[in-house]
Amino acid sequence: MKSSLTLEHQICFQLYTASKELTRLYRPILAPLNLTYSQYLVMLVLWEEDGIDMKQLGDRLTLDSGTLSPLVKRLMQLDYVEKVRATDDERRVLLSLTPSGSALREQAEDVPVKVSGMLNIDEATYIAYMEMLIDIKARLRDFGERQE
Amino acid sequence: MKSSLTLEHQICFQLYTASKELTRLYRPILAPLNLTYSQYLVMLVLWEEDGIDMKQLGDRLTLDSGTLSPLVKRLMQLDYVEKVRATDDERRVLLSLTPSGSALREQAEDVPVKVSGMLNIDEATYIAYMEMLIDIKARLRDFGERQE
DNA sequence: TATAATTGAATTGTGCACAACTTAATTGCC
DNA sequence: GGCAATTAAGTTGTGCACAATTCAATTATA
Repeated sequence: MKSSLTLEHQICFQLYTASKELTRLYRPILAPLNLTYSQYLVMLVLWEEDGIDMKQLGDRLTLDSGTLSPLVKRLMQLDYVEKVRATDDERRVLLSLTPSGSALREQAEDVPVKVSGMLNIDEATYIAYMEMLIDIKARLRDFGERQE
Repeated sequence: MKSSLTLEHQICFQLYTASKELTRLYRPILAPLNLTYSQYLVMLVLWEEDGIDMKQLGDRLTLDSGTLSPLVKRLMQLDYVEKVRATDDERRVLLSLTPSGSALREQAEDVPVKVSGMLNIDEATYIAYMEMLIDIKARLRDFGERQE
């Protein structure tokens, strides 16, 4: 099995740089929406599932409260989201879209289109690549479960 | 082309989480070497190319001096690397391994082996995945060049 | 029903990533 | 040779990622 200590032969390095470079591509596209890449991911979840709590949001994005709390605070300063404490369980904090936050969705509709165009990739390849990434994550989780 | 605003259908999200989760896998493996993941990448380059300068190191890793300068400072505090100013061009700073930095290589030899084991992946798949990631980066660069 | 254990969110501290800027050395051009 | 443009490295400031801790609310259990 691949064990050479060369940078370019390590899948971790390829993943790491590919992720960084793709994120870099998003920056100019998201700038007009006043969103960073991570904030955009949070907004994606909220457009899908308005009223989600911090815990479930963190599960979706694989982020803990240490990352999400300040990030959501910034989205509140932008007047895109609001926090409401859940009545049934006072520990939970529910996030909901403000009118501006909802309205932003329309502007965001063509973000994926722009990105696809930049990647210049056909649908079949796109799906194949996606499945491969999902498979990598599945293997990582399998290992995690074997360890329990 | 894929344009639904759903989190899981976006290749950027899959890349982002796959990269984070793989990095997470490295953490416990690198902890005994007192290295973070990014520091490990720098060491990989140095084991390959001792005496490289900051600029070329940054090109290899796609990192700028704002990231590398403090990172290398920490590697110096760990006594793994040293800085020497180049004599031919006083702007350049060359990085070289200390004896402990060189010695660390042996301990690092089985890092890729451990990771492969955790991923539980056969060589053909590993290579296919790697090529996919390289292809994504190539497409991103193609776009960058079209823009110039 | 007390109280121990667990859970959700926030805070603190460390390190990475990057934009914008500064400084000093080198190169290009007249 | 003199001066502008470029280049390498570092600094400052912002935001993300995560470990560790705190605090309050809830749940489990003796």
